[in-house]
Amino acid sequence: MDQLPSMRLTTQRQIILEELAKVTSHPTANEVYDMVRKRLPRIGLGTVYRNLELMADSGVILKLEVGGTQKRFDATVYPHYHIRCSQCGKVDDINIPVQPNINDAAAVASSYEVIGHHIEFTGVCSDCQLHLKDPSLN
Amino acid sequence: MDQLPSMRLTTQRQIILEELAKVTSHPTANEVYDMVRKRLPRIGLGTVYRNLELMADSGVILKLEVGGTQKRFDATVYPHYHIRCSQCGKVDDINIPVQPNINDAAAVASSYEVIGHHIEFTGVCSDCQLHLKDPSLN
DNA sequence: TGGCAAATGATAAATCTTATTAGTTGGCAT
DNA sequence: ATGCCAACTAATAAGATTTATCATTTGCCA
Repeated sequence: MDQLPSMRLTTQRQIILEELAKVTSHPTANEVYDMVRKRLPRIGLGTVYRNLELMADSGVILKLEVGGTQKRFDATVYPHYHIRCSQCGKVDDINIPVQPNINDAAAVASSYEVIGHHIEFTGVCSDCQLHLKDPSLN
Repeated sequence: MDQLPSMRLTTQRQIILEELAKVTSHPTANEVYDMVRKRLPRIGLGTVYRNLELMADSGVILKLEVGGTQKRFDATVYPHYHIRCSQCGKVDDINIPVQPNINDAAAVASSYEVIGHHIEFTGVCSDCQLHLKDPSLN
């Protein structure tokens, strides 16, 4: 059997995970960096990227490759879907039942070995709905 | 009524669209650039980016913000889903029926004004399945 | 055909992510 | 407890992707 490389419990890694778990938003690497820097001012951005990537690979967190230019991260590993605001780019969880059977449909419809799926809704968040109705708020 | 800004039919724009329509893959901006350069060697990469963005905004083509680091483009505007190979990053269409009612479910489950959704499957394409079974092919 | 807004090509700059490297540290074996 | 060493970090550079700038060119309407 392959042995997974050991993953040490460094201060940086713990705090990155703690800060990510604190929020229900889906922060980008840079946003996590800002959050963590309040507790570890000398941490490097590369460390944040490296650890988010490592934790995503090991399944401790989720890496969301959603619309927009940046990757986002989520401490909620439980399967769920997301909705992204087309105006401000914010990403929220959306609590509708996971569709387990569409993976099978996809397997039938393609030559791929299907691993999973993700649904990303697009919409306008309540904040941006207000701002669109009353542009003076901007 | 708002008047849409006029969009001229330039040679570059036509050829970008023609080349994109030729393929069923979902090329990145750089891949489109390579395709177009065979016919217009002096075209600039910025022109390709600008036109893909403009055509996506006007609905002539689709901009896919799927997993991976780069945006991809698709001349098929008809609603459909995609599957992405986790090994090589390739994106293919997947022909399963569009789920029209889940937008409503999402609207109920959130405070967003829901515009639409996209399903992205993840899997291993047939080429990469072979390469995983027989690594000497790599 | 002339005028002009829109578009182009060339280039620079911005943004996001990954790689490199010398020094540091967590955790295991003594 | 202490020393060792692979894993890790911070700092920095580099790479990759995308957007902005601007002088020049071009499509299109009058």
